[in-house]
Amino acid sequence: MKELSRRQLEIVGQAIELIAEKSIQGLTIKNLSHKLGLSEGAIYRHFNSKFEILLTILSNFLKEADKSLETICHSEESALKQIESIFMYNFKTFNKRPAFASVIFSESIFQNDNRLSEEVLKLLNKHESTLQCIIENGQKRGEIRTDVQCDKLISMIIGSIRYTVTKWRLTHFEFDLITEGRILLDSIQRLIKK
Amino acid sequence: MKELSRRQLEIVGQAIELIAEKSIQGLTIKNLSHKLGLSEGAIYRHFNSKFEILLTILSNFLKEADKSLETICHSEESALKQIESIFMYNFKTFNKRPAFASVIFSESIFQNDNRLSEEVLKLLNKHESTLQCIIENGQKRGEIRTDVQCDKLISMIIGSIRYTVTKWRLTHFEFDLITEGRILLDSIQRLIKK
DNA sequence: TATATTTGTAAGTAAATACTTACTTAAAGG
DNA sequence: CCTTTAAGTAAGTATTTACTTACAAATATA
Repeated sequence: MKELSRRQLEIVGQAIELIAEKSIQGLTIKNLSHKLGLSEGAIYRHFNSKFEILLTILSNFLKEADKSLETICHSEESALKQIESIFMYNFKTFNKRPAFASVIFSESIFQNDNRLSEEVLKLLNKHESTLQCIIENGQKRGEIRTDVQCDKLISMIIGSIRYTVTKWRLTHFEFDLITEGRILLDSIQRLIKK
Repeated sequence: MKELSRRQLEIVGQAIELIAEKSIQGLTIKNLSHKLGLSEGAIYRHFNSKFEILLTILSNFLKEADKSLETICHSEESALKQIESIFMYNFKTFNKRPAFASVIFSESIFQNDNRLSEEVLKLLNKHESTLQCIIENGQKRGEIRTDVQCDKLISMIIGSIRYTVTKWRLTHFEFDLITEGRILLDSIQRLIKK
């Protein structure tokens, strides 16, 4: 994963904006070149394929998420506080850059290119392993109830976050994601604490 | 919504199988005609467009789900039993016909044709209203805890079901959906009961 | 200043896609 | 038996797509 040139950053940035506007289907080389004010060929001076552009977007997002989750995991907060951080990290990120939601939630599009869906799977696995660590410690410390399997708590947490974001997208962002996210968090905390 | 002819049923059936094999991206008129042993033109004797085929699949699925949810909702079971029925209905349906999961979970593909994503939204709304009715009654009868907003319980339930199915798909069906679904159900019941 | 490298363009290509057209065959009905 | 209709085919069309090629201008480097 090399450093990106200025032009490459510009291309990736406009690609993200395009996805935000027209969804992943709208990301075509033609649309992208218009947005950049360049010819289609020019894009190929900076990326070998459209696939590379998408992979760059995904793996940058993944790297960023990795860092945030790592920080949360190694903080000395209580389990419930750590879970709060994960909730807020997700809702804030998607609220600020809805395009990422469009990419992350489009696994089905990558069915043919499963290198891309593997990246999405990596992201999910990172969330799972982080939550597992947090929850198991929380259970040991008596902060989280132990009468429910850890991995099912994880499915509930990730599932409810994803569903909230999905509905937000399907309803064309008509509710405030952060507000609803906070209420959801509060509910989950209430359910899982000991 | 007229009755479908024998040929139309065959086309829809093979379309579903195609999606199951190659995901929604694999549903092309060419692929479909090969699968049917017909020419591409022949398909257009029975459907005006590819869109109509997809809409038929979706609205049939929706009609079926509507009926099942209606039955569950009007049964005289306890709230927890009714929720169990919803869980099992979903997991059994997707387990038997993974293609439906492929269609239902591909909202992003329909961004241009939002008549299709509206059908998916209808399905979600039907689930939500059914669950709302069940949970509110359960709360009144003292079966379900009342210290958490009803709609957040709903997000958790639908979210965790969807996430479980998504992971099942992303991991190429490597775990048993019904088994994991039962454990998830048990966990949810434990969390939400009074 | 001369040369090499980077970055650009205009105009393609090839493949895929949904859909159409002109014509043929099979079946049904009076 | 003859006509009408339903159901099929082969060979298109038009458009979109990712990507390429041959060449030009700008920029850096010697």
